[in-house]
Amino acid sequence: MKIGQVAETTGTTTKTLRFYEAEGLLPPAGRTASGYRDYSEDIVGRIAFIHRGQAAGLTLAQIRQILKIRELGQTPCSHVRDLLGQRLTELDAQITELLALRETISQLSAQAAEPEPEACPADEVCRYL
Amino acid sequence: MKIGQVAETTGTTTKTLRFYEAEGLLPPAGRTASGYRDYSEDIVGRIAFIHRGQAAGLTLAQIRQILKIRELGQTPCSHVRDLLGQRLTELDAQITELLALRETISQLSAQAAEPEPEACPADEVCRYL
DNA sequence: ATGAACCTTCCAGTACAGTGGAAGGTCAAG
DNA sequence: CTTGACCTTCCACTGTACTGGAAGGTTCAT
Repeated sequence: MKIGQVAETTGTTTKTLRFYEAEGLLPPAGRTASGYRDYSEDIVGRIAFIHRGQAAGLTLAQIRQILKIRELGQTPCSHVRDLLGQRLTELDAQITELLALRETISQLSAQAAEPEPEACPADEVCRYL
Repeated sequence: MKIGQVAETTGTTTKTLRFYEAEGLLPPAGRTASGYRDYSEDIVGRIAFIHRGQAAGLTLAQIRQILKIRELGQTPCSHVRDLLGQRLTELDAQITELLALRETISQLSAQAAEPEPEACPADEVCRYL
């Protein structure tokens, strides 16, 4: 399989595949006599795993960690459990923050909707903020 | 007022103030004979405005837009209304997305909590993802 | 007069996940 | 034999909001 085909079947780009390889997320690809990358079929599963990790909100650095552990022949289970738990905590914090922000903006927006455009004081930048 | 004092009263750093000036968020400061920045008192209000804009989740680019409109002598009211409305829409989308992600992670996490560490198949990277 | 504490400019780097483009090599079809 | 589609490397850039540090000038107290 050459790189364009892998890109197509996995829904990425050749650029991204080379980037992943350079970043250590994919093993160095085999090469043809002329230097073209020559992938075996199982690269597809690995890329799919990366995508699932991303869909779970993990960073490429975290995904790389999991992959490295697996490469060392160990089962990354407990590490993954930790990462998922951590991610859950982060998500909750993030959601709470966004909801608070939504409240703030919502109120500002409601004030800004009142039709008194002339009331803007000249010495302030904007009475809505 | 010199830069250190402005930084202190506004809760920023001198670095940030110079950065804001370079980015066009603050007008070029006056200078003393020896080249030190010499601010008038009203800079404090302007910086506070920038902070309120940030607290509302606006980017520096958006805040700069509002400031520019105001500098042209116009009232930026309708623009601010648009920005706030837009921001509200974005926030809602973002919150929805995060809640969905939370659901996904929550399920994965629950699966990963089950005590079957040996069940990990050797040919997959991790059965939890 | 000297040392600390301030100020100046400019360049470079941070994190994140890629993307863009130049310069050149390779492969298959017509 | 040449054209077009593909592949290679390498370097630089995107956006966001700063931050770090070097090299040098100024101000003030002792």
